[in-house]
Amino acid sequence: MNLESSIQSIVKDAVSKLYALEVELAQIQIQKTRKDFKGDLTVVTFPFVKAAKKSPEATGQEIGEYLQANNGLITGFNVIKGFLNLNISKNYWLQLLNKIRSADNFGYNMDGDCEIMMVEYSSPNTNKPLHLGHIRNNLLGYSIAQIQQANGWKVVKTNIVNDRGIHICKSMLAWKLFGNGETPESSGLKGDHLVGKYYVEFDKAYKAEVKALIEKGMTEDDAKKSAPLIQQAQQMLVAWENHDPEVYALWEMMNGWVYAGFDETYKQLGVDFDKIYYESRTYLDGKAKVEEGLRNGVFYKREDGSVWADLTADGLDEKLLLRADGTSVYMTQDIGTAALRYNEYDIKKMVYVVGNEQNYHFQVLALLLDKLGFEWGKDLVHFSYGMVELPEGKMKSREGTVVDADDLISEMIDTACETARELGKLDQSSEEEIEKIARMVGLGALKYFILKVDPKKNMTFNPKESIDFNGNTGPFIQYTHARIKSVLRKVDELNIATDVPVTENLPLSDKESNLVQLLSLFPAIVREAGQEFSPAVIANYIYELVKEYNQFYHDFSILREENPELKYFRIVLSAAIADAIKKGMYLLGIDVPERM
RNA sequence: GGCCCCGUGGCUCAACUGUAUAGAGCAUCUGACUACGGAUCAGAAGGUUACAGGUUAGAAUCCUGUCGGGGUCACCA
Repeated sequence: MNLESSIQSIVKDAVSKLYALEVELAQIQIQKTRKDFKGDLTVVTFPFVKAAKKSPEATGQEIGEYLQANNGLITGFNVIKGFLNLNISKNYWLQLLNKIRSADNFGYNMDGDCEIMMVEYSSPNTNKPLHLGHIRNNLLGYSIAQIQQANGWKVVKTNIVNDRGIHICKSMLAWKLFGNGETPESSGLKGDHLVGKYYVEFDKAYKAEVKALIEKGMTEDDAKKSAPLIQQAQQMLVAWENHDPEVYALWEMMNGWVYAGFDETYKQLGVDFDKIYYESRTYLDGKAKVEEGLRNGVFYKREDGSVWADLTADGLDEKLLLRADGTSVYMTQDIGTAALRYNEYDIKKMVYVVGNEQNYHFQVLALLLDKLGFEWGKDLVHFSYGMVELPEGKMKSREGTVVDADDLISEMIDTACETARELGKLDQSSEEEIEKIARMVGLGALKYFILKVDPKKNMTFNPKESIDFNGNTGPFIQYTHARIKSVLRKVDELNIATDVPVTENLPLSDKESNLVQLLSLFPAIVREAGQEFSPAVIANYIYELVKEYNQFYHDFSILREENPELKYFRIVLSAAIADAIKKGMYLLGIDVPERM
């Protein structure tokens, strides 16, 4: 039983004996005492004042006296308004630190039954390079996989690549028409950027055609449909579906360039996948599954031959699943991919990391999968995250306001490198080491910046101001870790044994016991982050821990402390905190350096 | 228009399973290295939590309405 629940039950006894009031344990609020008040834990006494028929202060006083008499760990208390602040014995915190140290993998809750959770994230189209929006997706997806793993799930990270469709044909067509055989090798351009370039070329040429047609008197709608380029692209899609050898070869070659480009970006970003699905191979399964649903009467066919799902009974609309010509739509493909995954893995929980503009889509998908008999369909998690906006609004590829992923990553690393040199931090390090650290710090800044924000919310990203390295940032946390490691290296040189428990009856300051208390919350935070699907919960916790530690570090000496046992306690505390920082950042997909 | 989400100091974010003086960081101003790492620490200034009602002992948080912003309502993915 932990301290909080034992206090809860004593409070229950107290109000029962003192005021003949029976309350549920869960209703008794115990919280960490707020910063500006004296104490470790706080009991909220307002719910009891009515029964007590006394002022909140008097009630708090009475309950406080009862608690102190009945729990040896409570060494004192004070009452402010209706808040009963309890002081907990310093020895309790010392013992707790020993427990934390000896805990097996402290912070991670690996006692689950290890069932499979599949996390789908990234899911790019193969017609243009990744941008800032994908970065948020990738970081969230990777981090949530790490977090769920730390909560006892066996996580399978997966990616569904949108490698077919009209958008790919546009790039292909433009390359064929204007490319002059340009390749990544011949131009030195990264594959995905090269293909993206032709996607833009297509758009330009297409718009020019449309404009010309409108000037000849055509309506805009007609012009858009009858422009030669779009018609050619559509023909190309049909040819692709019929496996026309020439088109297929072109498609394979250009997709190959894009994959190589994406792999590079993923590697830079430090994310990976256990299993990659390609839409070009799953869309046919979707059709099969829909036809099965049609036979079972789950879906129905209209006169023109198109297949629909009627969700009006569930408060939604009717949804198209197969076009009249038998070709599939987005939803069909998601059903197909689901079917394939369901056959390949014993999935207990399916998580889709997809932007919140698709909330409706996933609401529908959950219903459809359920109707089709997928056990996890109804409970699928749409990990819906907000958009990344620029100060001037949404990113728009047409207006060239898209922040490219590769550019951003390398800028971050460059900035980290410059900053390190300016500060003269790494004068003794080799070039290779500097590069390695700059990468960690630059990426750490980017990742933390994005992950510290509640994923559900839209966020603003200002590329000009770039990302700070001071304050509530990744580097701030990394710095603290490096600093502790530096102290620990000295400890090592001094040959201080660090494998024995800390002793009791030390004159701990409130700052120190508070740090132990904060540290002890780590496992609960990891659990909460898993339940809430929120890396931000971990990011904010680590920040708080680090901030507290830095204050301690500033105000107290570690190695110069004269009392050897207290000195040892501080070493152990620092090491435990460095460990928690590292583990927490690991869950965010952020590396922490030994020095920086 | 229907449905969904959001509105917190100049800026970026916390707190949103109700509870103390609404917390941080950036930017601004002022301090702290003969110290274990100054990418740090301390302090100042800056908010009637969009607005108006309601529920409550207690509301940024819950309810209703208004205003403002975003998303979605495709035989695009």
